[in-house]
Amino acid sequence: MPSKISSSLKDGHSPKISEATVSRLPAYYRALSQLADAAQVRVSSEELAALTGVSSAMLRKDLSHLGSYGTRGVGYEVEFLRYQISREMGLNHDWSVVIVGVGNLGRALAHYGGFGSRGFRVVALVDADQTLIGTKVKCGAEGKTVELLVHALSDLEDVIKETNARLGVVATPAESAQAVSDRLVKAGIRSILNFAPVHLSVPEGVDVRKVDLASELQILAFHEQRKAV
Amino acid sequence: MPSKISSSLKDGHSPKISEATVSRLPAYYRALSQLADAAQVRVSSEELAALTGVSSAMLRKDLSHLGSYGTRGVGYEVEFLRYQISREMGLNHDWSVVIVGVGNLGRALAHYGGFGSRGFRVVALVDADQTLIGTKVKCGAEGKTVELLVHALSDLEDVIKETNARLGVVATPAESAQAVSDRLVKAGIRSILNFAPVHLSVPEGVDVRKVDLASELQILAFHEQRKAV
DNA sequence: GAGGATTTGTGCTTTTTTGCACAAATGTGT
DNA sequence: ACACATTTGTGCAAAAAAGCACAAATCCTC
Repeated sequence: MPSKISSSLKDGHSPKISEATVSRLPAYYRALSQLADAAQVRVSSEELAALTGVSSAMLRKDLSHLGSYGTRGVGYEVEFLRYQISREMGLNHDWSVVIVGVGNLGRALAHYGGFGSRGFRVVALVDADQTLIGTKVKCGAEGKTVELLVHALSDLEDVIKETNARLGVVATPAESAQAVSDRLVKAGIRSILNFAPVHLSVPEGVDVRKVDLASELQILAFHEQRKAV
Repeated sequence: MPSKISSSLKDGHSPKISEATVSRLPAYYRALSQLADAAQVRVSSEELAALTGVSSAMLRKDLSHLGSYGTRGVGYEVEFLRYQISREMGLNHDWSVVIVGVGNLGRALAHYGGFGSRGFRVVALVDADQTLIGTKVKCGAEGKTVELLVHALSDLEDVIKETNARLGVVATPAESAQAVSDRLVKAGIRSILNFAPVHLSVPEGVDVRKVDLASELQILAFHEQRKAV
C-alpha cells in the first residue's frame, strides 16, 4: 500500500513499483522520446499503449505508480511525462559503463548508439586477450564517436575506480564470466548486464540481468514448432 | 485443461507448458549440456537449480510439465533429460535463420558461436546498404566459419524462399524495423527476434521477441539508483 | 453554465506464477 | 525383507500480474 503519510512537496518515490512495471518503463520512455522528436505535445494512454504494445489499462496503471501525471479527458503531456519517467529511472544522471570482453559482441555493444543517447556512457573497455590490450576501439555511434583504449583484465579494479563506473557489462566467453563477475562485484559494481550464456551467482544486493541470444531463438523455435502441427 | 484422452503411446506433447516455464527451458538445456560435457551422468533438482539460478521446487515443477523423467530418490539422467528438453523445444531439427541488417550488431550476431552450436544456422544475410550488398561476411565461430553473401533487401522474399528460413532476426535501425518486419511476415516468417528499439506490430500467429540493450541498462539503472539512497 | 463527450485513475476480479510441504517412489544397508 | 535415507512429483496456498469496468475529472459546445 502507498504510504499514507507522504510528504506533500515533491512526493517521495519509493511506494514500490512492481518489477513488471519497471521492465516496461523503458519502452514508454522510448516511445515518448519518439513523440517528442515528432513535436507531438499530448498523447493518450490508448495511443502510447499502441506504440509500446501493451493494453491501455496496463499503461495507465503502470504510470499511476509514478504519480498522477495525466489529465482526465485530455491525456498526458509528452515532455512532462517523459521527464518524470527519466527522473524516476535515474536517466537524468549519466551512468558510466564498463564493458568486459571486447570480442565481436563487446565491440558491437561499444559501437551501439542506443546507449549514449540515453544517459549511458561506455567509459572503459577491458579484455584478457593480450593481442587486444592496448588497441583502440571506436565507441558510440555516428556523431559522437570516441576512441577507447582496451585495458588489461588485471587492471579491472583500477579502471573501475578511476572511471567511477557503476554498471558492468559482461561480454566474455561463458568460461570466464563468473570470475569476471566476481571481480566486478569485489570492485564495487552492483549492477551487471550479462551476455555470457551462464547463470552468474552474485551476493545479495547485486543485480544481474541476462541477455541470452540463443535462448531467445530457442523460445521462438519452441513456439514455431507448435505452429507446424 | 489437458486433454483427458491422451494417446497412451509416446504421449502427446501439448498439455500446454506455461510461458514462464518455456522461458526457463533454454537455461536448463544449457546447464545440462555443460554437465554432459563434464561427463556427469546424474543430476539432482537441487544441483541443476543452483546452476540455473532457480529454486529446486520450481525446476521440478517445470520439468514435470514435460513428463516424468526423473527417478525419486535418485535424480535425473543428464543425457536423457537433455534429449527430452531438446526434443520438446524442437532443437533436434536445424532451424534456418535470416538476419536482416548487417551493421555492427548484425555482424556480431552472425559471428556468434552460440547459435550454430544449438540447432540454429544463419543461412542468409540481408541489408539495404548498397555498399554492403555483395560483400561477404564470416558466419559462425571458430571451427565452423562460413562466408555468407550479403543480399539486397529487395530480394528478401526470394532469399527466404530459397533458404527455407523459418526464423527472422531484425537488426536494423529503428526506422526501418517495422517495414522489414512486415516483409518478413509477408514472406512467411512467423517468428521474429527483434533487436531494434521499437515495438513491432504483427498479425496474430506471428511471435516477436524483443531484445533491447538500452532497456536492460535502464532497468539496472533504476535499481542502482534505489540502492544509492 | 449546463450537458455531453473524453480520458484518466483505480477498486475488484481473474489469471498466472511462485513457493511450501509432504506423500509417493526409489535405493541402501543390514 | 524391512527400516531408513533420498529425492521426485504435486496438491494447495500465497503472491504477483493482467484485465475489466466504471466513477471522477476535465474539456468542448452551444
